[in-house]
Amino acid sequence: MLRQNDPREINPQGNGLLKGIAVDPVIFGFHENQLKVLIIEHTNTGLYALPGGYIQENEDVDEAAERILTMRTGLSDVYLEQFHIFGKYNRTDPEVVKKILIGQGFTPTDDHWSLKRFISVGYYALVDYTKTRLTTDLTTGSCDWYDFDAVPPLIFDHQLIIDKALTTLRHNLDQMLIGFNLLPPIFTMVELHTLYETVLGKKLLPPNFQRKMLSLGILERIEKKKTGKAHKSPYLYRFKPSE
Amino acid sequence: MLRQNDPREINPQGNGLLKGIAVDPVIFGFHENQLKVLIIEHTNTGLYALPGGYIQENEDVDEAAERILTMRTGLSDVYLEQFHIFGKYNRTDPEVVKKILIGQGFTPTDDHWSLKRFISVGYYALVDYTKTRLTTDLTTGSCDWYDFDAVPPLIFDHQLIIDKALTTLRHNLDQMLIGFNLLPPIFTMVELHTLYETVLGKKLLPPNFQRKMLSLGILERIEKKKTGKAHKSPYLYRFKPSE
DNA sequence: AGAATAGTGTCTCTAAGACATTATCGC
DNA sequence: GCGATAATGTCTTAGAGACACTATTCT
Repeated sequence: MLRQNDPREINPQGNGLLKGIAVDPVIFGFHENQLKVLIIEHTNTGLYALPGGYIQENEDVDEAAERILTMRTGLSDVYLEQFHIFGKYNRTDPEVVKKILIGQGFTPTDDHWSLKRFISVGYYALVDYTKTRLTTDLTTGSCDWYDFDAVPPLIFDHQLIIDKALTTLRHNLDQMLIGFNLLPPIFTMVELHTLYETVLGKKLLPPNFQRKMLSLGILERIEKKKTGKAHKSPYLYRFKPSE
Repeated sequence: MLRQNDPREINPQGNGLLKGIAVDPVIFGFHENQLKVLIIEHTNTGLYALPGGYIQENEDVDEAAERILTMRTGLSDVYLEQFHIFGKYNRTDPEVVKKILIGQGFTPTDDHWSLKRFISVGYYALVDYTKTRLTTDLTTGSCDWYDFDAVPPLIFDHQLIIDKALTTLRHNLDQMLIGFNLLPPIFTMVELHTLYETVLGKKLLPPNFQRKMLSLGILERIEKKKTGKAHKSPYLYRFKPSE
């Protein structure tokens, strides 16, 4: 279990961190025909949240998002995109933050920096569910996948952030461009198909879906086939190596 | 000339303002077949920039963007959308900020809040050029429209912000949905047509363009015609009142 | 009438949707 | 061969693009 990477743990005073702004990545996975979201529980609180984090003073915001994503999942070089900032002046609740800090064994004064107004930069990431190595730390009681439609109640506006992320994801999926990032490097057309159906929430006719996907010219068919089942085995596909 | 609305002018200490985060709206207009951008000059510096501003502690980020837009243009209820945040840790330059403050007659200490790292929330607005009443203040030497392809060199990454805003605008225009916001309430199909051609930077065949626009079902033809010229006068259109 | 610009009709071609058909695998 | 699933073929329809044509206004 990794522990040293979360700045809050070793740094409750927030030294070297930007105040008033946080990064909240919505990390999507796909497994057993279900869209999954990564949710953490703050230690000893029963409070669930997005696996967010702060930005270091000498670090780009994008770098902070990558760092947090890598710290939580063990993955790098994944699809990660900033999609919106959430800036309502009263979107956070000092009482809730206080509970979180107390759960971490830290008793904040009323003027503690993390009790003040916070703006959140929303990112969404698409990761290969089978490759993730979820990591908790002292501030995190649990870090787990939840079915998209069965996430527990979340603090602040985190549910809104997830919903907005899904809207953006759907919009981008409609362009048929980025769905592959949620699958292992090698996959079948049916897997890709069910992924799209699940995320978009509607049926797509298999012949048309395949035609569309192949016409994009970014898939490569691998001439090996699956084994085992009592029916025709599907082709395997992967991303075309490069441009 | 309005003066009292820019918090920097009456508040160089930044009391009541969020530190480390600013709003930079890219305000687009359209006039004489040219896409225009609103650019300010910081007083006594020769430094050009987007007409940005700060966020008040008790104000949503979106409200701050609206306030700044209204303050500069006199307009409210215009198309205004957050499109990206710019978070490179070294995107601003303390020396440049110092020049700006000195130009305002204020000599900052080296630890002045506005010399530190700043994150910018990028918005873009589409306004009716003919309706704007541009407003300067004590911190602003000028506030003027520039042809999109002839803006002067800008401070920081403001040119990047403009370019990214135009990319987003083009993408949205391709969906054929939001171009009307750049025109007066009543316009001809040709005006709409040249607007799209100019912004998208490509030719569109008039019959197809008209067919597409009318098929959207959001335009209403007003059965009055223009006067004067020695040729057929065009129909006038406006947005359909509501849904 | 004729110049100039506005607006319409229509042909072609491509792409999407629906559905029928063929192919392959293991029993 | 048979059941099950994968993959392909093709018919229909909708829309984009190109271009020819008609309409209107004023000189």
